[in-house]
Amino acid sequence: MNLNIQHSFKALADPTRRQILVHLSQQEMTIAEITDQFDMTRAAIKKHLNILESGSLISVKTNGRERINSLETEGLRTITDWLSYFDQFWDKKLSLLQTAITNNENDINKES
Amino acid sequence: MNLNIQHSFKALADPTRRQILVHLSQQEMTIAEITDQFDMTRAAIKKHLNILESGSLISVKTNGRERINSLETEGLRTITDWLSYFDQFWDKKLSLLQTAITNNENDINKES
DNA sequence: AAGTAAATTAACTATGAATCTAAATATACA
DNA sequence: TGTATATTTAGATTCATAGTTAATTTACTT
Repeated sequence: MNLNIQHSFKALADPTRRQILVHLSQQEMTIAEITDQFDMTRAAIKKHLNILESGSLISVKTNGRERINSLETEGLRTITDWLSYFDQFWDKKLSLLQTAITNNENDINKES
Repeated sequence: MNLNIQHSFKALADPTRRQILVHLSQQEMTIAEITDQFDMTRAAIKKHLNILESGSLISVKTNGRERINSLETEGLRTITDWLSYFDQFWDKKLSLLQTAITNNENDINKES
């Protein structure tokens, strides 16, 4: 179920799930802590977390009886990779920016 | 209905709609031409086009009895803007890249 | 004006998604 | 061992989505 572009896009298509990601970007959280931030049952949040996990947008580690959810960038990378195909169709100004990025990427590669 | 982030994310959540965007990136097309590329009725494609339009991912211009659909980058920009918030959580290498982008953005703004 | 071609809309069906309540698991600790 | 805490799962409900066929509008063509 790893790195499925469809799962990643589906996961981002719900506003609650996008908000969860924003919260997790601030700090990793248990499902109880996440649920506190929403007007929704824990069971509902759990389903959202499952969907986020299947989109490689979060990862979960077990600590005793708690499960700690944290942001996982792999899914975000999948999405931006897909989107990057369209960069060539953006406006001139952005095209310039993209060229600059590409050049800088080369520089960075040389450094490492 | 303009520039609704939710509509843009929803629109990208369907694989057929993402494929339509890829086709439109090659050339603008009528609904008939798009339909030829898929194993699906024109009515179904029309619904997808409506959803893409409401996500500002395509725009439509009328030419006689034809409607020409073409890629509209505004929705893509909305998505990448949202995603860019998470750039700070990616790995070091990418962080460096982001800094480079920001610097170049400033340069470009100075120029214009 | 009549006929044809392109596109849209309407009405329906089947499946999936988001939510709830309630029950079941699993771990911690007194 | 028993109870409290954290999480997960099951089942039901409601609404949304993706698709179909059939009917309707709009604009060319002869």
